[in-house]
Parts: sequence; structure tokens; C-alpha cells
Amino acid sequence: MRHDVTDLNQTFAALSDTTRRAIVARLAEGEAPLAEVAAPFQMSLTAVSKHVRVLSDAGLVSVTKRGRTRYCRIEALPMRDAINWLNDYQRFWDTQLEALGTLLQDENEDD
Amino acid sequence: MRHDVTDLNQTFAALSDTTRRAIVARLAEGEAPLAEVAAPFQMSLTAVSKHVRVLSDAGLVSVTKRGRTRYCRIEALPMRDAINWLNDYQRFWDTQLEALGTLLQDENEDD
DNA sequence: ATAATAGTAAACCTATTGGCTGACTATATG
DNA sequence: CATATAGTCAGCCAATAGGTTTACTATTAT
Repeated sequence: MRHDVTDLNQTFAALSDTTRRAIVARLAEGEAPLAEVAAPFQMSLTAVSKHVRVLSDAGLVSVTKRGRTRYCRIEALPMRDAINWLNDYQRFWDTQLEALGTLLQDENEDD
Repeated sequence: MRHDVTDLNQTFAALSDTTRRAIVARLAEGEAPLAEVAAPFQMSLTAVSKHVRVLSDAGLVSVTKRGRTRYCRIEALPMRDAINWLNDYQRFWDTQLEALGTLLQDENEDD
């Protein structure tokens, strides 16, 4: 299993759409047929199917055909890679939040 | 400071490009003028300037003009929001890795 | 004052994205 | 067999993305 930069491109791109993140959230509650995945959305089944395709191309979802039904499942490993990338920058929001905290504290020093 | 779904859209989209992630990585080593940010890339300065614009629109980078120079700094808080979203799915890669581990273990049981 | 430096702005091009519809395939059911 | 169900495929469309070049603005240096 290789992981290169283009994988991260795909992962982040897949997650950059509200509908697709909602699909991931839905699938976190369990495997579901495409039609059920699509139900909450106003768009066509075809459109949702495309979104699922984007997710499965990115490896975030797997689709298994049983009978005439396609069952969709979450595959979270690419998200772990994304988190691993993001974690390198954690120190920045730590220090920036700290600075913000200090600022607020200074502002309240006259209490 | 509000955070809505469109913020996450922008954050993930900003991170879905190799060049932009490289820019973030560069800025993690410290503030830098745009020209210096652009130096490692083969594309035009204009193109890099556009990438920085995307990052700053997403709140991942801030740009300050001093003299004729634009200094770029990393602003990691949006990334924290992205991680917070991703963390909800950590249990999936935990269990999936565990399953993979068990599988590999089973395969080696005859040692 | 002139010229170099740092960058933006605008116009353009091509490819991709996200949506649609309509026709089609495959499976299940009356 | 006929029909409903689950979904894909192909073609279309408008908007966005990522790159280019050429012209312009603002600042610094000679």
C-alpha cells in the first residue's frame, strides 16, 4: 500500500465538499445502500453516485455489490494519512491559541 | 470567530494541492517573503501568488506588507478545525488497522 | 530622475467539478 | 414474461481551478 502526495490531494479534495463529508458522516453510522445514502439530499441519485465515486476513488469509501444493491462502507485509513500530515502543524495552533489566551488574560488583568 | 461547513470546504480544498501543502510546509519553518516562497517552484510568481491567495482566503496563511515585500505566515487554526472533523472517524482506522493486524497475525500463525 | 525589485491585476486558455437528463443494464418480484 | 427497483453511463452545461502572459503599481536603490 503506497501513499504519495497525489493520495493526499485526492483525500483532501474528496473532503472539501459538504455533501461528501455528510456522506462520510452517514456511513460512520454503518454500511448503507447507495439509495439510502442519497435519500437525505435534494440532488439526483446520479449526482450522489458521482460523489460516492469520488470518495471511493480517494479510498475513503468502498462499494460492494450484493444483488442489485451497492452497499457503501467507510474506509478511514486515508483520513489517518490526512491527520498525520496535519499533525505536523499542531504546534502552530497550540502557540497561537496560547498567545490568544495570554492576550485575553492581559485584557482582564484589571478585574 | 465563526466556523461553518464552508470554512471546512475551503480548508480541505486549500490543502488538496501539492504546491499549496509545500507552501504551508515552507512557512512552518518561518515567515517568508512571497518571492522566497515561490523560489522552489517552476511556475510563475503569479501562479504562486494565486496559491497563496487561496491559502489566505482559507485562513491558513496571513500576508503582511512591509515596504514592497509581502511576508507570508502560517495560520494553523483552520487546520485544527479540519483535524477536529477528522478525529470523529479515528475509531474506524483504529478498528480497521486492528482487523488488518489480526489478519496478518493469523497468516503467520504457522511459524 | 531613472531604473530595478516585489508583487498585483486582467485577460486568456484548458481541464475539472458538480449538477442535470435520458437511455441503458442488471436484478428482483408479481 | 412483464414490470419495478437499483444503479450506471453518456452527453450536456455553467462555474471553478490552475496555469500562462502582458501590463501595471508601489517601493527601494543608484
